[in-house]
Amino acid sequence: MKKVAEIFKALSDPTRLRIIMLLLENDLCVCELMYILKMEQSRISHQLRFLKYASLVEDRRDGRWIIYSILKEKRKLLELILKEALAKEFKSRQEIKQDLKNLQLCLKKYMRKVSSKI
Amino acid sequence: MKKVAEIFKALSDPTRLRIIMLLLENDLCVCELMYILKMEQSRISHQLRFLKYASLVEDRRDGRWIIYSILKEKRKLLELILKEALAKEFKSRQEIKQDLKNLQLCLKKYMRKVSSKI
DNA sequence: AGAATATATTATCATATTATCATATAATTA
DNA sequence: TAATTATATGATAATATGATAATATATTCT
Repeated sequence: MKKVAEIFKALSDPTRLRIIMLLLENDLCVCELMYILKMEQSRISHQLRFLKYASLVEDRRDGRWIIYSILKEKRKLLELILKEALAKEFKSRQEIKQDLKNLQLCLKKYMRKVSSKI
Repeated sequence: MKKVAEIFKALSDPTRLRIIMLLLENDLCVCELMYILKMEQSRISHQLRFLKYASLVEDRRDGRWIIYSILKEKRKLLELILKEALAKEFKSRQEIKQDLKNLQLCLKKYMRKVSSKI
C-alpha cells in the first residue's frame, strides 16, 4: 500500500506534475525543462531525482545533456491517470496549456544545440 | 495545477488510501473505520478532515454518528484511478484484501448499533 | 440533568518536503 | 589543458505533514 501511495506522492507536487505532463509529450533534458518551466536548474534536478527514485522516469546521457523520459512500463498508467481520469481538471488549467506551448517553442529552437541559460 | 496536485496529495498517504478504498465500497462512520483499520479515533478523524478539505469525501450526521462518503462528483474519478489504473498493484496488496474482509465483518455486526470501543 | 457515546479540535513533537545556495562532476570546446 | 556548459549533489532553512495526547462538543440514554 505504501508503494501505491508513493506513486501518488510523486504526482502530488505541481512542479513534478508539470514535468510529467511534458515528458509524456517529449523526452527532454534539464535545460529544456528550465526553459519551459522558467525554473532554476537545481530545483528541476531535484524534482527529477524524486521522479527517478519513484521509478516514473529514467535518464540517459547524450553528449553533455542528460535526457529524461517516462519509464516505458509506467507510461500507460500515467496516461490513464493524468490524461483520462483528470482530463476535465487539466483542460481548464491555463498553466498546462502554456507549458505545452512553450514545449513546442522549445522544440523548434533545437534547445539542445544552443545555450541553456535562462 | 495546484488543485490537481492536491488530489494526489490526498491519495499519497497509506491510511487515507485505505480509507478511500473502504468508502468506495460503503459509507462508513468513524467508529467503523476505527474497527476496520484498528487505529485510534483522532488519527482517523484527522485524515478524514484532510480528505474532506481535499473535496474527496463529505459527511452527514446520523444520530450520534457522522457518516463519511465519497463525494458524488469524485467517485468516478477515484474509481478510475484506484480501481482501474492501479488494479494490478492493488490486487497484490494483502492489506487491502484484509481491510475489505474486515469491512464485511463490520457490516455484519451492525457496528453503528453497538460500541465503538476498540 | 448527568452519564455515556461518538466525534472534532487543539497543541505538540518528530519527521518530511521544498526551494535555494554553494559546490562538485562530467563532457565539450577553444 | 583551461574554460565553458550541463547537470548532480549536499547543506540549510522554512514550511508541511502525521501521530499522539488531551480536551471540547454534540447526541443519546437513564
